[in-house]
Amino acid sequence: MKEIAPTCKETKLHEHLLAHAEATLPSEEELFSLAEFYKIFGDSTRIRLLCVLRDTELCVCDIARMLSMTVSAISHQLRLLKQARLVKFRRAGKTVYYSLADAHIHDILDAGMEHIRE
Amino acid sequence: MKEIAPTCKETKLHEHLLAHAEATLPSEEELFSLAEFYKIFGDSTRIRLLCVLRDTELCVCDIARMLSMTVSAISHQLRLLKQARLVKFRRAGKTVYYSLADAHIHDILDAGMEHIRE
DNA sequence: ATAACGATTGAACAACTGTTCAAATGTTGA
DNA sequence: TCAACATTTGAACAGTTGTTCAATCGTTAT
Repeated sequence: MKEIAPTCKETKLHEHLLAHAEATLPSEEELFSLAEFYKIFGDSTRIRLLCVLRDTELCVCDIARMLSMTVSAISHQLRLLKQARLVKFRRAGKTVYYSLADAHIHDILDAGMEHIRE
Repeated sequence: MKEIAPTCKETKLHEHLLAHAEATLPSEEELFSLAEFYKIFGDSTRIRLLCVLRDTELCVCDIARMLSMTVSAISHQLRLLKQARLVKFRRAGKTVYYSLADAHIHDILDAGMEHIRE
């Protein structure tokens, strides 16, 4: 028999706490999306990428140079950021320029940075 | 020769953009910490855990039951959350009660949820 | 057309992460 | 002291993730 869903003897005493937690818990789908969203920020390369794009647009080539990484690695990461709608891009001839998708991303970066620095 | 640090022909034209990005980029150390911080939120189990603790304290046993997971798995995750100072705990006899470390964590969860729901 | 260049893609590999299982710790009450 | 309970811990395994390498795509200029 699995250990899943054990019941400590005190559970009866916690019933009101459990009921409240259960009632206010977001849906499984929302919780999953939330984790997926944060996952994007949880990587040094992607964070550096987002910060480099903080208030300028740059081409893939220049980003790679700034972060001392291959164009390929950067392109792979940009794809993830694109899928998560954190960056947008425009093509100008052979060159593709990336920038942050919207001002909201700035806020999230700032909030995290603030928490780190305290 | 590695492909690292390539130089596209347009680099000269981007010099002011590059200079600005370089100047405003946080330190490598800060960027790393920032990624580590977000990494904690980037997992379904931990997000669910934090949300369950949103405004009540709960014992390990009850958390495991609510999330339909083993006590062991929950305990491992609580250790990570503890290390990241996202949760605090108090012992009462055999039982250990966990809760969110401070109000700041609420804000971060709310901000993320808001972004998801738009 | 073709060559050159910037960017993208897919497969493969190594490194990392989360869960499980078994064993151990700490606390309480008999 | 011993048994029972809540929790913690370490090792191992499977699944995921990030980078590399090679090949390809798309655009421009010759």
